[in-house]
Amino acid sequence: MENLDVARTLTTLADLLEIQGANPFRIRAYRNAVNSVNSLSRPLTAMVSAGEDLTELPGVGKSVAHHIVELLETGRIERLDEITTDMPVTLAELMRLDGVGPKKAKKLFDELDVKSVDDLAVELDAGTVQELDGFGVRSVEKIRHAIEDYRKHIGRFQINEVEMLIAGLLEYLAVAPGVEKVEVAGSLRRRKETIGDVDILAAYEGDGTPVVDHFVAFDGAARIVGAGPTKGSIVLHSGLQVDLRVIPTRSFGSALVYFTGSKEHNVAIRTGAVRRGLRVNEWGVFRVPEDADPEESDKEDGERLAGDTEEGVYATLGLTWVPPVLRENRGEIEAARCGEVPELVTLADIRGDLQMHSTWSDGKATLEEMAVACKDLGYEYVAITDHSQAMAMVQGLTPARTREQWVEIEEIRERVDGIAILRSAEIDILKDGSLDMTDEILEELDLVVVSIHSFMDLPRKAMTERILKAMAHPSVDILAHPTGRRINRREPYDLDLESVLEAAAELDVAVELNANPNRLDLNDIQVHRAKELGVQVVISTDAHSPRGLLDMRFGVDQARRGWLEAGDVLNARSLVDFTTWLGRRA
DNA sequence: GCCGTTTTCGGCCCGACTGTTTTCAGTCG
Repeated sequence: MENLDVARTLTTLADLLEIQGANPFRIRAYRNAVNSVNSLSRPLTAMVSAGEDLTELPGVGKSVAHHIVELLETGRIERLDEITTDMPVTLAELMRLDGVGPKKAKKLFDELDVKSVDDLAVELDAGTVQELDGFGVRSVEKIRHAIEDYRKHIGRFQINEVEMLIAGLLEYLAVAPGVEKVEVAGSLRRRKETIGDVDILAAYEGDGTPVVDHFVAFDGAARIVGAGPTKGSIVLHSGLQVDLRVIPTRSFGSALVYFTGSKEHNVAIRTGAVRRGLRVNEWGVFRVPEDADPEESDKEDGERLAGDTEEGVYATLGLTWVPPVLRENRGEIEAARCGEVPELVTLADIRGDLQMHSTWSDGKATLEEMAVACKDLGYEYVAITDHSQAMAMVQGLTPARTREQWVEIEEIRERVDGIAILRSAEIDILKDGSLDMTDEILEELDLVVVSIHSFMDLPRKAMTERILKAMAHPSVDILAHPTGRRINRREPYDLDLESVLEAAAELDVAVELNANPNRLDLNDIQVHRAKELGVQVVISTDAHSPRGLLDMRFGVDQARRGWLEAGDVLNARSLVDFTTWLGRRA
């Protein structure tokens, strides 16, 4: 069982408890534990079998630790079984719908015996829902839309999709009359691999109605969700929701912190503030007056200490500024308190790209075009990694064709100076863990990248052993897209990644963070774990055209989310240092 | 249910918008 499964089960438990009307703080405690599990870089199964005490984890106490152990050992949680005798597990999915929370879910279940989203759709058509207390024509219409969106986009949008979807809107907002500044916040600013909805902030003095009116009049809007003096929400034709917040300049920094999130980061910050007698909200940081009456307090009561810049907000709380990519409450606040926020790797640190394809296999551009494009990006070295012959449909390289390619590489080395072109290939890991190339060729290659493209549904043990065997081959340098997941399309292979990373550390094999936004494989947590284990990470684009080389920034963002510094990234090394690494086994 | 430079008990982040409401509950981020 994966950490993700544990997190999902605990979330379901929290959802059902909430519908049941349990103590809200108890529910929050469960959700905090979920966040803790989601942030974990190591498998819970390994921790439990190693006899580690789960209550050491933040937000996990005796009770939740017990639930987790029970779940890992028996596949169930007794507490959850008890609850599901009264209400079906599928009831929790109702809360995934926009506009439906625990109270409405309970009402729908109690009054109409609605047990699932599908049940709800039936009742909506029957016209029974709007007869209920607290429901009306508008809310029924809203739920109808929510079900449509739920079915259309059960997954989330990829970050590259979202960037494309909102580019026009950002231009449109930039010319809104009186708007001084427009910034993207939310998970997009944190550079998460997938985005649920987009948050945009606009700096504007006074009543924001004109700005919101301008925003909701955007011709890319399929529907207006809401509009008020400080906030507007629209849904684009793609189904992507965009929220705009209008904020005065004096509060822009605090609003940016607040709307960038994550929620967990914000809660942690505010809790820290309360301890200092401060109140943090989107309008600023305020010293709470001694005689404050909580019943009568205004959002901007008290002495204003900060608000116009993010740096100021963090500083009043005794923290250094935290890069948005780290704001997940995974230790960044403690680091900021000690002034130990890592110096994260940047796109400018990248000196080479170590996975791409040319017309020798399934690439769209010639080897020379790719090499020149890399040189134009300012790289010092490049590896063209065409597929090996197991990938027959893309005319993968046979040993003979590999040698032919070396002749061409030699010619291009003559013509193109200023960039080192490596002899390389993306060698298939065959079903039994052997490599799809002769040992002679493997030895002569400058860089050997290995990966899986077949038999992706092997059982966990077989898959793990297959990869471990491949990595143990003395010529192997990099394990590419280690989990094989494709975002919103394909789950990772069933494998024991922890063992793979441990082996990588031992064998001095690097692991790839594939920068293609469809993959981003490894993910942020996994890459962080690689760092912890001392495994070198390579950020590669897997480009099939010069344009694909530009995906590097997505990989760098993911690496930053995983706390990687330049020293953790193999292709941030200078050519000399990188070459030294290549000769590490000599 | 969790947690502790104020605590082993008594707190736990906070404001905006919507819809169905005659004064506010529910939902969201």
